[in-house]
Amino acid sequence: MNPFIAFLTNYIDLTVDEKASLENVLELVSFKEGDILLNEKSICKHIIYLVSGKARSFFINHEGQEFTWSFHFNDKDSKFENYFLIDYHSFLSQSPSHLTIEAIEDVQLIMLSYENLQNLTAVSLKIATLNSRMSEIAYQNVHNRAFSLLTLNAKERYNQLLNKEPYLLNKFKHYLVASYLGIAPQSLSRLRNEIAKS
Amino acid sequence: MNPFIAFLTNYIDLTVDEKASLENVLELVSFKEGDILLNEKSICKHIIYLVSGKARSFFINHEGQEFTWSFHFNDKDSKFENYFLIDYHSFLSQSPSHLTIEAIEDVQLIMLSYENLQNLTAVSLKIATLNSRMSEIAYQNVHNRAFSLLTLNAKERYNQLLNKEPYLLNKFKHYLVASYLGIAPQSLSRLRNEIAKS
DNA sequence: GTATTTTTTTAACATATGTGAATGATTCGT
DNA sequence: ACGAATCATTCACATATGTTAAAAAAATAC
Repeated sequence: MNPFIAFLTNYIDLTVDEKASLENVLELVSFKEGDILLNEKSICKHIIYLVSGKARSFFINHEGQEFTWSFHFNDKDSKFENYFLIDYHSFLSQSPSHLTIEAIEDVQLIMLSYENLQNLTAVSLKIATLNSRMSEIAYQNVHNRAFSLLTLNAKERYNQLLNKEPYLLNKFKHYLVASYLGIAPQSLSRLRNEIAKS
Repeated sequence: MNPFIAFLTNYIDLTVDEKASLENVLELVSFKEGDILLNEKSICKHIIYLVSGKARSFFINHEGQEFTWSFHFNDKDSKFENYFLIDYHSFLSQSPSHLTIEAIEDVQLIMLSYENLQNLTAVSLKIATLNSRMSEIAYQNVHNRAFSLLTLNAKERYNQLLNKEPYLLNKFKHYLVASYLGIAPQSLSRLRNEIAKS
């Protein structure tokens, strides 16, 4: 079965018809390491499910510095958000993206366009529910991220990462993890050293 | 007219019927300065429109320290989000709130319950659209906040506040604004001093 | 209007995090 | 397997922000 549809059936029971409607509009595509999958300021027109490979999304500040927003991979450690390459802000309002998304390795992707999703939600209540559930999860993630950044210092954020998603340190370059935490790579190194000692 | 309905008509044209349905389910309530309008860990069951007075929502970290999440007031400076006392995360998923909301002054409020909103969106496409537009704006706000916290230092965040919502410094205690920026009140004072000089 | 309380500012010092440069370690290409 | 490039770590030092205490200013209560 289409891996995206298989993934969705973990969350809702889809009828044969619903699966068929979905299958009709899903596009399987591949990109190479280093390819940009979404450009800042362009409109995010698809929900992209990651089948294989690795990717990340990031913000660029006024100095051109990059800050990783989220990591994407598909394995036993993946959480919901790790599967989806999307700027929800841009997708939901079909307005220019603030995020850039790039392939860190060669990736295989399954794309579902905004239009097709709109059509499907109009027809299937279950898909509409799934859609709003995805928005909720997206909201919850960005909310948690803002909470951490507002209320925790660098060491606390690193400890939180060790608790919640320690595998990121094995899967992704440390300088990317540092930019995810909002700190310099040298600071991450220092924190790791301090915590290893204690 | 009901002030909440009047507010909504700035965004969409409501029919007489739609206005009447809304009016039927809106509740006008008052609270005193210091009252808690939403408790952390309780479920946010209403969209609350602020008619008059001031309020704020805040996070509490593990040390009991409070961090202002948003300010609420109703005047010419108000942006969309300033009118609504709500934890969208909790409201959308009807799960326990991470935010606390308190009245900073006596407030008059208009409440629309989750259930009633669900019923109305089922009947009126326009109200459904408005509802999703509100979620989008909420998402955009939290997204922007996370972006600022991740990519800007304290001085840059303060300058951003000076550009986008300088009136907050007149309307709210500076120590609350400092906790909104994620810094100590003394640091805000120092930044103000530095920037006044330059 | 004065006293009291609360808030803001200032200053000195402590701590956390950034920066630049050097070194080691790892990965990559051939 | 080797050399080159990239990445991670370490260190010394710079800067930003936190903390404590005190003073000044503003708001509030009587």
